[in-house]
Amino acid sequence: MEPKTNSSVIKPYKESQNNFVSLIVSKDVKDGKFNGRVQTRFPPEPNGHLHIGHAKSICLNFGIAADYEGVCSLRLDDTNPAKEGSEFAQAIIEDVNWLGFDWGNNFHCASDYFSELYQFAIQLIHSGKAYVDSLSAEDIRAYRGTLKEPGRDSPYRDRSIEENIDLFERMRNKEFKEGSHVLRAKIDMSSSNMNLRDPVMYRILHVSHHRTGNEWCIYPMYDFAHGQCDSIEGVTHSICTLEFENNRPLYDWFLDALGVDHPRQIEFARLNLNYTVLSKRRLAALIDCGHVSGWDDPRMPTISGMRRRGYTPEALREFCDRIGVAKRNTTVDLALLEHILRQHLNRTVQRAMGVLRPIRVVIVNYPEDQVEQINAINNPEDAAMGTRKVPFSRVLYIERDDFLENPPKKFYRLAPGQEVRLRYAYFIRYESVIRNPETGEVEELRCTYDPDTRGGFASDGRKVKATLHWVSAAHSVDAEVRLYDRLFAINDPASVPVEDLDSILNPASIEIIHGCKLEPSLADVTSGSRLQLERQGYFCVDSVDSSVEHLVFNRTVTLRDTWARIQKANNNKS
RNA sequence: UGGGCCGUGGUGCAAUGGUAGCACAGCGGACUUUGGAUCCGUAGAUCCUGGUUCGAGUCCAGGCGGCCCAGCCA
Repeated sequence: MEPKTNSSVIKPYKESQNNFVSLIVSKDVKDGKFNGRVQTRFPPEPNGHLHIGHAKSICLNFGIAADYEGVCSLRLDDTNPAKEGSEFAQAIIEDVNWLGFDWGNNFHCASDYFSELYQFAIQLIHSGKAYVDSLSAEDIRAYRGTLKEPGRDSPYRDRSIEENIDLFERMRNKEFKEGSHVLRAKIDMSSSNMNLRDPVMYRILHVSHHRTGNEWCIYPMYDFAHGQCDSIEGVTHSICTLEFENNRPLYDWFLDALGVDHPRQIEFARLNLNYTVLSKRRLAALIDCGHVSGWDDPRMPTISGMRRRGYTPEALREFCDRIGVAKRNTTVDLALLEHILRQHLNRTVQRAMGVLRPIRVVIVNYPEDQVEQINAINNPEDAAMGTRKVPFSRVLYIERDDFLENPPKKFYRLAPGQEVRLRYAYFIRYESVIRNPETGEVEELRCTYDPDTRGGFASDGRKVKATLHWVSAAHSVDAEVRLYDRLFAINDPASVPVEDLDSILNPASIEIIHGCKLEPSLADVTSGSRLQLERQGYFCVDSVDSSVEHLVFNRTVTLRDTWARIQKANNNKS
């Protein structure tokens, strides 16, 4: 018999990608380019934390390499020591690893090649293709011209090779102040491509580098480093984002002038997500302004933030797979990410019961001292995950939202005259309510249970329309629960200036609830573990703030909530 | 008349000159001890104008629209 198709099955991350990049690589392999070899790399700058946009690039690069039995390396493009640091480098390594990718021995840094790069620069000076310019930064800008007008040659452009070598060596030997000289490529000041108007190759930076210390005071620009690093490592396909399209002719110029092999550069569109910002600058601003607690705040789209929020690497990889790769700038719907996350969590994670906003329920006809161990299923999607016992007694907690004295139409939960099921336990019926005499707030519900419905089935076959989660008061475990929602209130937060980010924040992006009541099996959960709180959503144990004495859970994502949609539709009607 | 790149349902990705398809979101229904999950159904797209062709989303031309480039950032 055919197995039933189940679209919730996440396919193992092995399946070949089918996108324009892969098609190009595939053709190159068939044509015998690069001797049929495929080598890619993921080249972040260690000046910030990786985010889901980087995950797209990581999955693409490692995925392509895997598809063609090639190599993908991790290379840190650390050419600007003023902004970079080893904490970032460390975080990058951890994040790529956590995503599930292995670069083996192929970990590199642009700084590993500083000597080679220096020699390349010398070579270009010797061949008359680079010169030391002593114009100020402002003058260089002025000489560069504009998008529509050509630039002018620097007065230093025709220095002799000897003089250039001398100056460049002295730059290297710490003889000059920052900004006094730069090394430039001698290309074409009237090029319609601004990158070709004698780009700066080296600048003086009296800054120590997190890997090379004080060995250097001149550092290559990214544009002079990236292509050569690829070349040195034997990268065949240099996959990068769209904004580098204009730089490709420059990279080719350097590599050709140097007479070395060069990879094929392929540009793809970076990821945009609605309700999300992904630019390093905006992410840093959120932290600096105190809108979030740090790079790993569970509301951040960083890998570390999503990890802390409870995302799984599998879901992130599947997402990167499903969004595809193309050249047009697009914005992916956050709903797709959440759908894929739920899909994975639904199949793999244990269920438990926990009451977030408790209200006491006393089952008046249940024996005072009786406690029953109720059998509960750990995951209805996977019988292999087994069952557990949950204690039931006379005094319980249920969710405050699950009772309404004057319910609207289609409200199936507990209300006067309505019978509901307590999951896996009994049918109960509302009898009366006890209010705080001063505030009028509902303090306790008095209910009766039907002993003939043990396990949640009525022997007479009668049905109920709702099943509620519950926790035995005497056996419950206290916890703090942090409810997260999207950080921004508007669809396209990247469209507002960084200074105004605070005006578009979602005020409900975090809600902290204390005094939540969880079933006792959750007393000894371990840091980072994930679960579903039935009818509430998926949660994980916070890796930073949770302890045995004080449990802290993060809501990763809600369950799909049909009831909320019905309510919303009703509100829109009225 | 700076240059480069890109335009397919609401969103993202396919269709590689031959029936415009998949997923998410939406809507409707079935089922249900999670208002979850699952299942079934449904609506909705080739930027415009010409050309080539038996046949164009795909090739060509011209428009229109969007993104990127004037860091000693990457």
